[in-house]
Amino acid sequence: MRYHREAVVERALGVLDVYGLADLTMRRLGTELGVQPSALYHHFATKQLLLAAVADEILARGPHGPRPEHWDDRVALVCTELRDAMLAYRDGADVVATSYSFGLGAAAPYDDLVAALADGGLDPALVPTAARTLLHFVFGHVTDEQTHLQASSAGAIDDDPWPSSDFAAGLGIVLDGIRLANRSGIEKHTP
Amino acid sequence: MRYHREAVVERALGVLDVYGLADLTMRRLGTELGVQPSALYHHFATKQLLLAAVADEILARGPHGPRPEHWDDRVALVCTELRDAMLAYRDGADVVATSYSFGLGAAAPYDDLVAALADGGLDPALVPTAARTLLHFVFGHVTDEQTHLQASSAGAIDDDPWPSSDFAAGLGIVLDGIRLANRSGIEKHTP
DNA sequence: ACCTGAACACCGTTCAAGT
DNA sequence: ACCTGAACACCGTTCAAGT
Repeated sequence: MRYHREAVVERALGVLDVYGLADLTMRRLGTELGVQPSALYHHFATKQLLLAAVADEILARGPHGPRPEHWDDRVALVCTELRDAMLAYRDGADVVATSYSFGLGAAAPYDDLVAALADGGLDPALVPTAARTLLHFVFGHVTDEQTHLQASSAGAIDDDPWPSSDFAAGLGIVLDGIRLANRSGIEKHTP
Repeated sequence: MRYHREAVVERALGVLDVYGLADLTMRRLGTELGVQPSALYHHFATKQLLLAAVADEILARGPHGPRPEHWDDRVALVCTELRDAMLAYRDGADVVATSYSFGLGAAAPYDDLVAALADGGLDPALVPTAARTLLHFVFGHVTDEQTHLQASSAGAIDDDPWPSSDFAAGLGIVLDGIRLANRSGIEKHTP
């Protein structure tokens, strides 16, 4: 059988969702495709680059609603859609956050946040910091959330999951902080 | 040679700092101690529990200054000391954040933050959310920071590191959001 | 262009047996 | 209590060779 990159990524997503990141190995993926593991290196130079493509696909398959008018609503939507996209696949947050940190993929949410924040009139020097702060919160929260979800579904003695409003509350805190920085900035420019 | 848990953790910290998390294997650690890999399982049931002990030791060796009086200064100090502790060892953030997410170790910073926030009079229902939001920010930021640091020191084509003020700015945003939630809460209770 | 076959240099974990 | 020796069931990656 002959495959293209897309077909390999598609299968990788299936393996990820059913068996988890720890069992998404080049050897298992090869077996799943009926191909030697070495054949995968024709499509991806390293496993990390495969995972970056998987991360990008997870984001592409996530929800993409119409962007609200106000910058803070837009920021909230980008963060919520990012969370939903990652929650849709087992270990999705782990895959996306790692790819982002290594600079190999998952760059779209950062760009979206920067655009929204810049439109909001935030001090340009603060825009990258605010975008990263939001991203770090979302990645940290969903990784944690997904770990707890699996731990409790695996029957571990772990406690009950957080209320679904917890993400919204945390995001609200960060957004309030950014709105405050925004107001100070505007006041400085228009005293 | 005979060892105790502490001696194994001590050596693991050395291997971590010199070779990184990817090369901190049970086999390499065994070799480093002049012992069969299987001998390590007398001290730790799994590698993850070893890493949890390593995470706890990284935190124990971090700075522990006197706690400021005001709750927001105290929160800021806990977060800054957590960052410094993790930055002191290669891949420190990765080790600590993972142990925390798995619930196997690194629980002290969360407890410290909860205590500081409760003393600040924050709505009790918001305290756990605020503590996790802070923790997610710190873990996300330092993991990212440490990855970039290594990528650029490894001679990758990666851009220059962020200004050291970036952490403080992001922490300031989150703290402002919490202060705002605090004020609304107090106003609700004392109208 | 895409894949095979075989190899290299590794993993975490278990378990009977030793001292 | 702490460790050995040997095994089990795996890894990512390379590379000459095939079609």
